Amino acid sequence: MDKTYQPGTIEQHWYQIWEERGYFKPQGAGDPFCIMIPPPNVTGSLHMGHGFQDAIMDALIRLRRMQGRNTLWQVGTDHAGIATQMVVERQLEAGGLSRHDLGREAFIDRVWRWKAESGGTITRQLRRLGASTDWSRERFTMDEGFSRAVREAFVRLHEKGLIYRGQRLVNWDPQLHTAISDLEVVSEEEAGHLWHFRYPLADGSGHLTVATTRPETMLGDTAVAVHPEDERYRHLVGKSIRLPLADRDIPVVADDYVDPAFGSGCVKITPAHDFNDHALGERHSLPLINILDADARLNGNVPAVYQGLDRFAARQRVVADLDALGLLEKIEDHRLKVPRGDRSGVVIEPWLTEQWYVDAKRLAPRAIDAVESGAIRFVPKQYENMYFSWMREIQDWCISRQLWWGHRIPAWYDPDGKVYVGRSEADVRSRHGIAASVPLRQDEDVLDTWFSSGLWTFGTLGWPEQTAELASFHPTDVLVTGFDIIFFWVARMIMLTLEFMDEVPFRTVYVHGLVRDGQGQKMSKSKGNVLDPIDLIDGIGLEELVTKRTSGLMRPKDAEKIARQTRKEFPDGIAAHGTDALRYTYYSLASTGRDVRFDVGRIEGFRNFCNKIWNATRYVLMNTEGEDCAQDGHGEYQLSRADRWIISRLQRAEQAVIAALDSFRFDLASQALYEFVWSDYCDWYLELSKPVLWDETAPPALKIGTRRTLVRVLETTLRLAHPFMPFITEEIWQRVKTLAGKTGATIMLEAYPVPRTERIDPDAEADIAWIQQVILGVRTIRGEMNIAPGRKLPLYFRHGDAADRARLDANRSYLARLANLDAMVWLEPNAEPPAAATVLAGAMEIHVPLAGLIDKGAELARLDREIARNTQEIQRLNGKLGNDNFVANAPAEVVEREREKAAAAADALQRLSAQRERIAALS
RNA sequence: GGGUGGUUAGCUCAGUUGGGAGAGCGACGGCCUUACAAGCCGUAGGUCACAGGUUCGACCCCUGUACCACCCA
Repeated sequence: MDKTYQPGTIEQHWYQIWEERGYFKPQGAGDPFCIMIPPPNVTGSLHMGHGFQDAIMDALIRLRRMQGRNTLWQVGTDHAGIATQMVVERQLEAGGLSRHDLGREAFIDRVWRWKAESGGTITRQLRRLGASTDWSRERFTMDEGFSRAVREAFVRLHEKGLIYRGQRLVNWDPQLHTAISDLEVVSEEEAGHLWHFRYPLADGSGHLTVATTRPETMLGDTAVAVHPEDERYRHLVGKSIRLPLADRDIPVVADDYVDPAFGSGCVKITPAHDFNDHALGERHSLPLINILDADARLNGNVPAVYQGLDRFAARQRVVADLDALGLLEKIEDHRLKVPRGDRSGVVIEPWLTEQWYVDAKRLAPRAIDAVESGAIRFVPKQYENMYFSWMREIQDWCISRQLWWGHRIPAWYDPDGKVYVGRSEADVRSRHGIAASVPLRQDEDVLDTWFSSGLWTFGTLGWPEQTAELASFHPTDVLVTGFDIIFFWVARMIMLTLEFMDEVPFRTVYVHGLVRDGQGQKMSKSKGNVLDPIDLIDGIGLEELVTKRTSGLMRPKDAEKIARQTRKEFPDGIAAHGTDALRYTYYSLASTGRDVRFDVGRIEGFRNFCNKIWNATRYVLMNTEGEDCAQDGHGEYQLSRADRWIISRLQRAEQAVIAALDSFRFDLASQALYEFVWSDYCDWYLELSKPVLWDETAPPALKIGTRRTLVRVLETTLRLAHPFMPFITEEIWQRVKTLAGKTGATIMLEAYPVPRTERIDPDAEADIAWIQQVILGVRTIRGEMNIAPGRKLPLYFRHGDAADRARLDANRSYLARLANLDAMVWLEPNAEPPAAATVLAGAMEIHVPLAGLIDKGAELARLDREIARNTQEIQRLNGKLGNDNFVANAPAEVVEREREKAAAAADALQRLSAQRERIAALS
């Protein structure tokens, strides 16, 4: 074996073997366990969030597979309507073309070509992460089978009246020319203005002042509203305003939507261009005047001079014109929430259009109940509140999009504009008896991508057919997702799945945090702080990284800053760390928080961890290959104290890891494993094995026992670690399996360790704890007295009890080796030890003779520190024990424990003080 | 404005029924000890955001405040 672990050489090798041999497929036996991958954008690439999420799913899947479950990790990709269409349109733009130049069919062909070209990226990357998804079942939301499910779902919902078509105000993206759902609008505070205009009363008796953030919409005003109890304006209610510029009369209405304290207390009402105004307009039966076209330019419903103006140009023009009329009272700076499309970034317009809607209000109650009843649980639980709060105020879901790329809405119109919904044009004709001679035109729109992904858990398993897969694997077990798509996806899956399957889509939703950079910033291309998981795995040079981060920016001027930032953060680029180290880093960060800060420093630590395992294996192999390790199952061996100890510790580690995994605490699981491997196995057990293996006089049975333990504990540890670090564990397992008496083909399909409580050995644990205490005491003295590690020391023990003496005699070889001692002398209780540096192990004193080794001043300083520590401890404990209330109220065992501690500290203090006097008295 | 989460060592974070504050990284000191310098050994470092309250006892429970983040309106 190489001296250092080289992940690059083994990872792809093993993945290919696993995939070729079909290990990722359901194994047929056992309780089904299924996870559906949240389908990534087919033309996208893997980002840190995917990496994190996929690592978690893979750990769960590998765990359950090893535990004997019939496991399916369903993989697939999403067609990502808007995102994909935008990418292809941008490509066309580069050639000076628009999608309209190509026409719908040619454009869609073009998108399919792009998908064929780039669609493999993300699945290749998933493989690099070690994801054990069943590739033979890979699905795409636009493939024929899934599309059929989408049409079927639409038709059935429509038949039940759960889908309807209606004219409503929608969020219109004037750049993308499509409606988008509430969730695709992001509102952030931006600097703006509040314009105060005078609106003259129609009877000439004066004016009132309205305040608005959107002057251009005044051309569509159909009322002015005041609060019904506002004394200032009560007398005006019912009167008319002569709307300037438009020269229309509009009423003054009273509505308690108006906040009298905001602005002037008078609000202009534009029902066709504002959601609140629209609702108010309905209450007061106000007319709607739509003044914008699809590009958000003013249309024919405004005076000719404004027609064709862009909304922002119109704003300036309206303000100027009102000012010229003397109607502009003032302009104030004002911060306001501006709605922008999450894809296009342009300001969204509330706009009146015909759209298709899902009646979410009728679907929501069952979906709420599923979580309330516990049929679905969220982990961590607090996310249920987020879910409930949204579901309880759910709005109807606009599912039509004015795009070309997506599932075309299965609705057809006859020449009279009458709409028919069906599975196909032929289906519509036959069901409604429409003659072939009557032309039918299919709806131009496509469905919201989330509509199709809402069918993901059962659509991928063959629905609407009643397939065997559907019967076995649905409902699925766990959904792993980020909290940012609970509304987009999780809630909708629950609603749609309950509707079509009459069962929940999954039993547990594990919600993880959002991956951010080391500074807590969201990773984004424009900030230039994105990390590509593959670069962390393979490494990347600085120049290549800079180029990657600065190319294709929305704002090219950011390039310089990003380059500078990158050079500063990664002066040497990024080293290769391997998949296992990256994955382990993810697990270590997967606690319950909402943010996951990815500190690049941590991945290095876990690469070192891989290396540690690698080298521990080298040691084990050196000592076991070609030797009798009882690999044939014979029983002619004897376990040492250390052997029993590490076996005992292993059981506890297994318990801790499994308990953590069962509660989705990957951070705790990874930490428990890390500590066991590094501290218990490597730091202590491997060292404890040396005195036995290197002692030519040791009984053969004892050596066999140690070799057996070395290799079997390692082998078990590899299985315990496999879900976290699949590659290195497989590589090593293949090398040690025979020595451990295993014959399986792959660690992937071996049994996950099961803790055996009967192997927990408190006696061995107490013994080794004692040894550790002695050794640590000697090391402390060495460290603080600057005694060279190579220098052998004699050791004197005093004041120990019979158990101490027995342990000393039983463990001399361990102590001699690990503390590098040349003599161990047991002193009778009243014997005088030589002048020495002293540490305590319980009541027992451990003395390292001073002779020529120890600096008196340093030892006095050290003793003083220990004395101070004990004095403080005694004070604290005596304070507690002197409190009658404590003694009276605290449980007896707690009081007793405190008494024992106080006595021990007092004893230690007395010994340390005596020792200090003796040292001080030395010349 | 309503809600949720957070505030623990220089940094990133654990701390599960209230009873001696932990890890990793970093820092400092010593070591090429025949698995590993991607390592080994040791040391230092914290009024657990702040103020009250409950309790014999609070990082933990309650109330309030400050700051940060996110969600909703």
